[in-house]
Amino acid sequence: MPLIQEIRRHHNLAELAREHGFRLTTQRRLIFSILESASTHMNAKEILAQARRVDPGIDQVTIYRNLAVLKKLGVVDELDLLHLRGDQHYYEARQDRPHSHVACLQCGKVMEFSSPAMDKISTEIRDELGFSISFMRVEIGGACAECRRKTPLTSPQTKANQNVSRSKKLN
Amino acid sequence: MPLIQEIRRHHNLAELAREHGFRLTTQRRLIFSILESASTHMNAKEILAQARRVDPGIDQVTIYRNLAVLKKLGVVDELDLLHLRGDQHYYEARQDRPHSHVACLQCGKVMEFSSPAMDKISTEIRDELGFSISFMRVEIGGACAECRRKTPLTSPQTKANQNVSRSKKLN
DNA sequence: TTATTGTTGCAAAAGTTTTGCATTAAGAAA
DNA sequence: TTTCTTAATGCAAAACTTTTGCAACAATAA
Ligand SMILES: [Mn+2]
Ligand SMILES: [Mn+2]
Ligand SMILES: [Zn+2]
Ligand SMILES: [Zn+2]
Repeated sequence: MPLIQEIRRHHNLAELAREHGFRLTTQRRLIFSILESASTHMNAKEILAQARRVDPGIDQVTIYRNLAVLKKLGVVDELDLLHLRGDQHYYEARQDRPHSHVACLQCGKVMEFSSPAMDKISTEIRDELGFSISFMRVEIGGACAECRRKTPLTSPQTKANQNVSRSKKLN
Repeated sequence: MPLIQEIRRHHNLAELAREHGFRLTTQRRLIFSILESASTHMNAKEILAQARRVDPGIDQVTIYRNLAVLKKLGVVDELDLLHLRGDQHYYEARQDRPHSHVACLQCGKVMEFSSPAMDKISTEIRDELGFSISFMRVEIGGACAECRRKTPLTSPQTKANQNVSRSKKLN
């Protein structure tokens, strides 16, 4: 882990916070560092669990309040990820370049995908609508290559189309 | 309202439902027709309210269950719209062409924007990842042209940066 | 018309996020 | 360093949205 980048990152957060009148509490720093080093997209519950391994007394409300602050500072992005599991949202430290999230509705895997077409869209919206973009989400749902090979899930509902031939499988 | 299209649409829903073993109840038809003729994106609560003007006895759980069915049938899309108001999601009848949703976080206005770049992205993901796309969301948050002219909202939080000069306005 | 079973409505439960408030602690000023 | 201001935290309760269980109902096909 390159030290210089570490330092620069923290410097940015500290400076950003100060500029906006936010204090740099240990909890805030902890939550941000968790997201910075996360290898997956985490929801509030997961962030809380991991934060408690360092600060057992931290409360969930502190997670929520700080996620709101970190979003405002633009250092954390909130994702819907199609609510893959439950009703929560997911969070990630803001990346250098925007990327789309491709979620497999069968196995739950989430892939990231970068494309110049994303910049194209944001440029168009800025130029044609005069809109000032704060953030952008591209979220895609479907079936990954791996799952497509395996049996397509029964996706629908009750008994009707489980073994009735005219009932097509959905997805 | 062109009758031919009306008929074709309903025919599609009836056929789709039958193919998948779903029944075409009056409630289901009502909910779909509400979304079909809606001029705005509606959340479950709003759909319920409007449905009750026709069927006062309809329950919210019927709204939720049917939105799930209509989504599975691919005739309704669920949107996050950055949770502009509260924690709900929004729904719209599936359109002919995919479009992105541009939401102003200040006035709450939601604009729709179509671009070939969206198709570009989905094509890339299909070809490069071997991913089968069921649906795609592009959601953008920021400030609309109109709001940019007016005073930028204080967006942040407490008293600190309300009148302290070094505190920049966020968005 | 009858049989089957998907669907509805009601009520309760579950899951997630927010609010109120006293206490603590970050950061600026003295 | 010490003092002072007030943003931030933790705890508990509340608010909100969505889901589940189940008996009664109604859409389809036989
Ligand atoms: Mn990501
Ligand atoms: Mn969402
Ligand atoms: Zn998969
Ligand atoms: Zn606006």
